[in-house]
Amino acid sequence: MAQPKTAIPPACCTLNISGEKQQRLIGMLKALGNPIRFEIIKFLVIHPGCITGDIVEYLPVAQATVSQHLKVLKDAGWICSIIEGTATCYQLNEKNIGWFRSVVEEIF
Amino acid sequence: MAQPKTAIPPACCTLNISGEKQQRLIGMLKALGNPIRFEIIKFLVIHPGCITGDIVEYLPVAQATVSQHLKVLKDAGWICSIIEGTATCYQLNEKNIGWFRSVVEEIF
DNA sequence: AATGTTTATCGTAAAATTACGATAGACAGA
DNA sequence: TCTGTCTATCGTAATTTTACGATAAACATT
Repeated sequence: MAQPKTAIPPACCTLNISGEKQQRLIGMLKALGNPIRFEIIKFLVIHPGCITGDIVEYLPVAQATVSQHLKVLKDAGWICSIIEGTATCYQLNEKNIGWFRSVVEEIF
Repeated sequence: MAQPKTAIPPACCTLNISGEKQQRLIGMLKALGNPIRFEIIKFLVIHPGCITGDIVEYLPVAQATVSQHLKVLKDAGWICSIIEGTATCYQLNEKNIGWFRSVVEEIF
């Protein structure tokens, strides 16, 4: 392999990760890498346990779209939900968010 | 707004971010939330200053595709490049990666 | 100068994402 | 029961992403 002609300092991060752990991290990164979904997460920090309709009211997108984004965030592990009658209450998945933070701190 | 019927613990993170800073973070998250691009970043940790061809050789995708992913990573701020003759040497953008790490630690 | 190497870009096709309206199921209240 | 509320899902359209081959530009080497 080609070698650089100038000196390269040691890497600033290890990125020592692979397999399922890497896949899980990539899934969380991808899910959060969307402006609408990022806003949903921010909203849930301030309004834990709020229902779908609250998020729909807050965001400039249709109810079906919000529901779709909530599913993506849930599948990626960012949020979890409990059903209250006809409504669904959402909140941050603190366990997984803690995992995300620790992994980022570990490999970056 | 609807209030939850069960007690909600304080949020595990602040996500206190907005505007350009938020946009920049989302851009980095989105760029890294792709398996091929994640592998490129991992490869650059081990092979700093390597050229496009080295990455093409390592990954199971065509040269044009690698070049496209490199552009995405560069635009997002993950990597930077210097031209050496006909080749292009890539390495991690340590300044921006440091920014990413500090922002994640700050808001999560 | 002629040839070979390297890589970014172009054009394009396939796949995935994003967004919306409509709808159905589940529940609450009259 | 009947009506209204809430939300996930379906079907679909528009957009974006991903991937590839072909090509051109820039530099190396002969």
